[in-house]
Amino acid sequence: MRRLPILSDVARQAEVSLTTASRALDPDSDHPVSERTRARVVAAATRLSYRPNPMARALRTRRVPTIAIVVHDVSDPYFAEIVRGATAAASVRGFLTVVCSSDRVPATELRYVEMLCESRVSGVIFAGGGLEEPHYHHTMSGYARSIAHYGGAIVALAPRSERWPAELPDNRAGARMVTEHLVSLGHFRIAMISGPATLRTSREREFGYAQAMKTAGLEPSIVRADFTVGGAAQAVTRLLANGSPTAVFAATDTMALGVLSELRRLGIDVPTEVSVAGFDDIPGLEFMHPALTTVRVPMAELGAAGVARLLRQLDGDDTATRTQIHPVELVVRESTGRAAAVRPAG
Amino acid sequence: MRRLPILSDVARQAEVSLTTASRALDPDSDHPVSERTRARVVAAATRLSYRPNPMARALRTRRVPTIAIVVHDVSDPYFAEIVRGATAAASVRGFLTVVCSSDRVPATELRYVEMLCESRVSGVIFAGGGLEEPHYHHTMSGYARSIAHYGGAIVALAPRSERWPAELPDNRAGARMVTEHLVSLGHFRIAMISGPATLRTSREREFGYAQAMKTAGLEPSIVRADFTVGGAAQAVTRLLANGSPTAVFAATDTMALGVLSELRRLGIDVPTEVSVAGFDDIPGLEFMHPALTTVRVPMAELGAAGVARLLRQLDGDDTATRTQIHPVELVVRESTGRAAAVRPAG
DNA sequence: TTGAAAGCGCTAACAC
DNA sequence: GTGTTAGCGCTTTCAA
Repeated sequence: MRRLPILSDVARQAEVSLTTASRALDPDSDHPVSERTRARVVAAATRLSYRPNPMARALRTRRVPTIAIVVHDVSDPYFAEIVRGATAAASVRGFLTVVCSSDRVPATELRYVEMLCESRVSGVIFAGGGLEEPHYHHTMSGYARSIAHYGGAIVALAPRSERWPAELPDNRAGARMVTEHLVSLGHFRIAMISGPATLRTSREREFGYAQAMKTAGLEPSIVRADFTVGGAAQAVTRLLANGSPTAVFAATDTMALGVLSELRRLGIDVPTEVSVAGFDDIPGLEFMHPALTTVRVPMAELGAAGVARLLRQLDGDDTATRTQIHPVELVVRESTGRAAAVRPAG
Repeated sequence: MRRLPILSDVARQAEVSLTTASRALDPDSDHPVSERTRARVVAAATRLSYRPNPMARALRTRRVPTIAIVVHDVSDPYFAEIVRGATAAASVRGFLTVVCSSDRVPATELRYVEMLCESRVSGVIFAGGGLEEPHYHHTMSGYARSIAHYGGAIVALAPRSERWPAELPDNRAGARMVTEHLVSLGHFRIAMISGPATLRTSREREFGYAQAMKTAGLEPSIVRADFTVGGAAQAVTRLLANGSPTAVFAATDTMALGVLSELRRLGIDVPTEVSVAGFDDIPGLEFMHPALTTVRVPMAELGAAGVARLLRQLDGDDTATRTQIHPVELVVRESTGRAAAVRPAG
């Protein structure tokens, strides 16, 4: 046969109508089909190695077995892990996953989301946070409405101002935990390198840090960078200008790597002179030197949970709480140690 | 309006036929449409914020504006970079990209490719190499035939036994270059940690290494690992058992990181005692300590080239050579230095 | 339990 | 330059 077999070929071979063939082949059709007929149809389909045409089916059912995941940067291990978890979970359920990496350019992200709208994907997972900026917010809300309008679902894996169903890591608790860990080691000038203030993830982690600092009777001190290794390395200079910290908490492991690199360049030893901690527990940290103390975020599980949530929404049985928080865990390695200096009295 | 606007809504508003509306809105239609008419149609479409339904269009044109990229592991920086380059290039041309990460399990990869076949994506890019194993090869060839059958294109970004159009990094030249670099530093016991023998990328890099060794009158010595950090770290033991190398060339940066980690654990200094070099130049290496000497593979460009190639094939104007080789470049950093020992005479 | 027929929304012959 | 018409391959009323 020159062309690929279509349903009518199967029907003809099985000597049944198109309708019956369709019903016999659809595993979750509730319409009754006699066993004899079904067997004949299945046999014919197998013989012809028939595969339903997904475009035709999608046109009819108004649903494509494809979801999308929007990330800030696929090359960032944090997002790469989430993507890994999400694509694997989706494929198990028969869904393909489109990956959109904005490379941290809001306009690019918006363009991607527009493409996703037009392609009518079943759902969109936003792995990164959104900008807190009128134009962005407005445009994004428009797209979200349009996705909802055609029956698509949306899930967020990072805190956002849009009120979408979300699966989030416990950023505050995690930041509190590392900070308390540092305090317990005798540190008293603990600085934080955070990400852009426009990202809620930054703010949540700052909040947890500030809270723990206050509880310990210490003064918070925050410097901002941009979630990249290089940006964090540069921020170290500003950080040292703000007094000499005994410990540095970076809002992400990627940034912590930049801090480590810069401190080494400056000849400052970690952890004997300064302790450094990160957040996320991206893969490979145990092979670094010094191995980074951090907070483990279940990235792959988060991606998988996002997919599960999306599919539940699509099936209309997502009656659970709107925001699901995933617990995080302190992972102590070599980059944090007892403070060299002693906290002055008072 | 309750439902999304469709082409006939636009046609009615613009007071033209469905056909004319379709033609007026199609930017690359060669059918003539008067400017006045086109303006009216475009105005109507804008007013209704009309978006063509991709499923209907796909059903008709038998083509989805979606491609796929199959990788061994999205979390591996090498593949992550390729994916970044590919998705960006695809989106510029209006294509969405499905990412399939097999997590180095051949069966998973095969399942993905089957899904891709059924979904009739326009093309598939294989970023990783294939297994040299009868069942895998046979099944994959079947899928490839079926993709070709419905008019889809295929491109490989790693050497494979299947004869597909390919965009490849110059693995041999790169391996030769690092090896020569090591030789020029006075090293004479240069060991290589390679990947699985079933992957052609391993073999090509081994070939370049062996060639340069022979030219220098040195004996090649290869130990195998599995392209992961942990695997390479374990391989170091076997490597040291094979005599004490003055330099180690790892077939990928990821593995080089494992070597570095293990040597540090063993208290062997790099580069004063042993030099280490990698391959790929994954991002962030300049922030490591010691910064890794490696061979730069233009990963993102490779991804973009793959997309360009795929699209050219789809347009039927890929008359170029079947395999396009991309040049690589030696990047000398801190992990390689002059050999401590001197080559014995003879 | 089966089948006929009507689309899903679009594009592409083919006429005018 | 424009319109009529016939599908693309499938699902799903509705009727038997």
